[in-house]
Amino acid sequence: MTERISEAEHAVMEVLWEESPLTAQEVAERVPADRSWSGNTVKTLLGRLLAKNVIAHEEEGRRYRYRPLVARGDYVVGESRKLIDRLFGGRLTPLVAHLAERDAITDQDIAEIEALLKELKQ
Amino acid sequence: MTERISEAEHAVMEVLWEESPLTAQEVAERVPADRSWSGNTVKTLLGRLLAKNVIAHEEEGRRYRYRPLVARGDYVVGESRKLIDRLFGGRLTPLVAHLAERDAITDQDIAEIEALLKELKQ
DNA sequence: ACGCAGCGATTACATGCGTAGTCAGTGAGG
DNA sequence: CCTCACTGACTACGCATGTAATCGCTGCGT
Repeated sequence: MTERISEAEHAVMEVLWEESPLTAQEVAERVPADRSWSGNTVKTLLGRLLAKNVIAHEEEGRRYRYRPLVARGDYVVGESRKLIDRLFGGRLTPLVAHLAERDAITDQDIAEIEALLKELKQ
Repeated sequence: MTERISEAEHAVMEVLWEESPLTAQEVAERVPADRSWSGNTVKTLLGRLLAKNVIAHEEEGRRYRYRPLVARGDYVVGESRKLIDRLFGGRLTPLVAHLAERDAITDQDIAEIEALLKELKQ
């Protein structure tokens, strides 16, 4: 039932996942500089995230402090699953294969994933 | 420079990647039944994909036949890259790790990916 | 010769999103 | 006390998207 998080909203979530609870102003300060958002834009996004029930706010004197309600891990796994289902019939191997074929997976990637898989087998 | 392909547009692309060139009607027939689209909806989507320059049409008597201009492989790699950049700092390993941790990668997946990686190393 | 069925093109419309301005309340400073 | 700065809430607005109806053309059947 967790509502869809848009691209811009996701940037705000990343800030809150990194550190929370934060005030709206603190969030605005921490948003990556390349999106040069006005403070109002950040407040709008916080409002929409509240409406979507993916963050909560607790009163703190004059203002609110915002904090995520969904774990980053849940979100990223959900998004990854959606992509893998949509593009690769739900199978992980073709994803790796496509990237490998076109995108030059590094030797380091290979080593890391092999180590990871070895661990999983035990 | 390839324009963004939306979710609904992607469903149309999948049909054309599977088989092409096709007429609008043929595309409509092949679109998965769970999205019960009117023929008009499919035609609108084909028009938008044309405008985005990701498909082309060639006249065939009364009608057009549509055919993809971008390869499926290019598209899926692009989308995968975008997700991995956005959620995992561009590294493939954390994706695999997250899925493994939460989503029970199957033994078969592990075997397949190991085989794939072994091949890549040679 | 004429009307109709089929086709692409154009138009429509509600919703979501990105981005931001404005409003109303309230606590702090003079 | 009164004003002002700050904060959250509300409003705005243009563009993308999902979904579809309507329009104009033209060849086929009669």
